[in-house]
Amino acid sequence: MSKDKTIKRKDQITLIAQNKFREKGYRAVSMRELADHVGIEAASFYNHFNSKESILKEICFRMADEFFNSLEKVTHDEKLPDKILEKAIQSHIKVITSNTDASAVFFLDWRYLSEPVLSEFLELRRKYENIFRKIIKEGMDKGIFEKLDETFTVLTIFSSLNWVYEWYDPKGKFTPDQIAENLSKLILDGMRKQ
Amino acid sequence: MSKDKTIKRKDQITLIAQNKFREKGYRAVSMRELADHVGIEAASFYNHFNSKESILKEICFRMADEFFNSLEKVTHDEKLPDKILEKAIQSHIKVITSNTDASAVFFLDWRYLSEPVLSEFLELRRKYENIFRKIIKEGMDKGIFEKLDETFTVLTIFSSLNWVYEWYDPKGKFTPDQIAENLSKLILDGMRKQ
DNA sequence: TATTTTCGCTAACAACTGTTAGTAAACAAT
DNA sequence: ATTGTTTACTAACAGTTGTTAGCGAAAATA
Repeated sequence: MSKDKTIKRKDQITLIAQNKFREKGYRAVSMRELADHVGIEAASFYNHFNSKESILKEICFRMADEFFNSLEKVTHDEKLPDKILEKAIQSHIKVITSNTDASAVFFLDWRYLSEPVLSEFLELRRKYENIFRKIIKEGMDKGIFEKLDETFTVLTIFSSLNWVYEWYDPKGKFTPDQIAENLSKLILDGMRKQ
Repeated sequence: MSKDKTIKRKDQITLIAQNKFREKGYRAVSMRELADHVGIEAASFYNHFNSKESILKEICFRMADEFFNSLEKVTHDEKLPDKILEKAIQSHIKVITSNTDASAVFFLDWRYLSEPVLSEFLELRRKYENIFRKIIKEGMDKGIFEKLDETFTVLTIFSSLNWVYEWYDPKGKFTPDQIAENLSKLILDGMRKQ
């Protein structure tokens, strides 16, 4: 059994699906349209996926994995809350900018997941956000950040970060690191006690 | 001809459509489902709208109007760029928080508009963003804001502001004005020269 | 080489999609 | 009272949706 080839076709489908879902939105892309782009018939998908939704699930949970894995490597390196936050932002931006299509699906089309997968997804997202919340709380407790509402601050940070997939251009004037640096500056200077 | 009643039914449809589109996404709501909630048959919509898309169009362009009208009243009152920006943010947040359903449709479902309406919509959005861009540029030129990339700054501001519809709760601990105040503080302190 | 598994195809399904035609009741205007 | 208009209905359309069944060729395993 050539596991390689199976994985390759499955990955190819995921890649094309990401691209099409991003372009038109999950609900607006039919299996037949997807099939055309892959170069197979719609029915052949079911040798690789159980359903259309399971493609969406794959994309969303892969991204969740990427976010977690990338963040994990970072949070143990630094000690100071503002430095940790800076690194965490950098990690987050790196994941988004190296998967813009998947990011768009992750941020927009997760809502088309049905239960119980939907709850699973939201739980993951909550956990991830909580890591940031903890960093911020620590910064406030240690007097490095100004005492603002945590939830509010986390929401605002994520909204700035998560919008990057929309406008990031690999050929544009900002590298992912520069974007992270600018966002960190904008956000951290707004939070820091002065 | 009782124009009143016509307008009322049309408004009722728009209101329910906003709510359902927000809940499930435009493409996931069928005319029959919408009809059930209004209490009519799907075919009866066509006495009030030409198409499903024209309901979406109505919602999106109404919101655009609200944003423009609200902003216009503000920008002539103040003179200093940071004060103008503060007022503009307040105006923007006020529009979002008093139309959360419509905002969700405005920010998420506009992409399902088809040409030429889509281009019309994007042009409006561009115009609106440009007003903010001008304010920021003036602030930078006058040395009130730090010299950062304008486009980048505008994108970041809007991403924080436009996410508010997602989490704003009329019964929550923040009033729209408090949200605007906090966002202004976070953003402006990040931008201001120190 | 023989056998099993993988992966593609065609054909078809039942349900659902937005929308139109035709019609009748309710309503407003004359 | 008689128009004309608005608004709802039923029935149906043509097309699309995700998905399954059944089949054959190719590929991997033995």
